[in-house]
Parts: sequence; C-alpha cells; structure tokens
Amino acid sequence: MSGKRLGLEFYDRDTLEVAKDLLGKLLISEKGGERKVVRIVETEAYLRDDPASHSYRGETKRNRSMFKGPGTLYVYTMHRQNCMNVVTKRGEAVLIRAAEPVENVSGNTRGPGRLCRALGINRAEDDGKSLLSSDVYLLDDGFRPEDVVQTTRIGISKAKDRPYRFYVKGSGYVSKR
DNA sequence: CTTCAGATCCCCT
DNA sequence: GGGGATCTGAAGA
Repeated sequence: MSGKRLGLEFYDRDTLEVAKDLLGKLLISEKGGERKVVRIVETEAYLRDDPASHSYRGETKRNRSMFKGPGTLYVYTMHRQNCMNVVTKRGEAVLIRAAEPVENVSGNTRGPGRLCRALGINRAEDDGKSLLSSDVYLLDDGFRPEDVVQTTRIGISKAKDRPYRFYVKGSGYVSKR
C-alpha cells in the first residue's frame, strides 16, 4: 500500500470538486496502533449557502470544526451514530457516506454511521482533528474510478433537489442505488 | 428550561 | 417498507 498523503492544496478547492475527487481515495485510520484502510465510494457535499448544511445558520458549538479550515475532520453525532466529514472552505464540508474495506477492516462500511463504527471514528476523540497531521488521513494511490454518478442527497428534508451526491457507479458498497 | 427535529441504523413484518 | 431507539444541540417561550 503506497501513495501520497493528500495535502492542503487538495482540500482548499471548490467543495463539489473535492467531493467528486474523494471517490477512489484511501481513507486511513491509525488509531489504536492498527492501520485500517478503506476506499471511498460515496460522498455528499454540504455548502455554506445550503439549507441542509449544519453551517447554514452560522458557526455554533456543534459545527465549529466546519470553520477551522481546509483539511479539518468534522465528526458529529446523531441518533447514536457518528458521521465524518472532510472540511474544505470555511463552513463547507464533504460527508463520507460509504467505502469499501481494503485492509484490517471488519464490519459494514456502507453508510456514514457504520463506516465510522468500522474505523473507530467518534466525535469525542476525532472531531476537529487535522487530516494533514494526525492519525486519520487520506491517501492517493493513483486509483481512479471508471464511472462517477452525480445525483441528489439522501436522508435530508431541505434542498433535496440539489445534485450534491457522488458515488462510484457499480460499486456494491454504495449505501443506496 | 422545555421542546423537538435530525446528513441513521436495526429489527420487525 | 416502516417505526422505534434514545442522544445532542439549537430554537422557542
């Protein structure tokens, strides 16, 4: 497993571009001394002027990580599940919805809550971490998905019509097709 | 202080 | 395919 850790120049771009480019990248967690690796197959973008985004009403205690700058990890809890996001520009982020297991991963990685559980990601320990310099990060090993689909997001009640969801066509690990 | 909705998951039918 | 679990944070009074 070789590749290059994604740097600031990757995250500091248009959020929709980042969401699309995250597909096929490796997500690594080295928490607990074990190196867990998955390949991202599904993402959703949440913008600043976006009623469905946590940042829509400005910075709050919960979403403060979304304003810490490109390459920050934003983890939040809902319904007893954790969901992880990659922050791009201030107040914008990409939700990692699903991935396929690559190395040292047992359990389901289909769906944001299950993915976090499989990787051992949780809000108390990981919210606000930097993907540029911590034990959770992204890697580009040169792999590029053949076919990417752009469509509407899942599980939200506002701005349902915006095509901010991306997934790898044909992957059996996408949370919904 | 109280209310309530939520970027989900799991189990039941 | 639908509802309940059962927690957190934000909004409303």
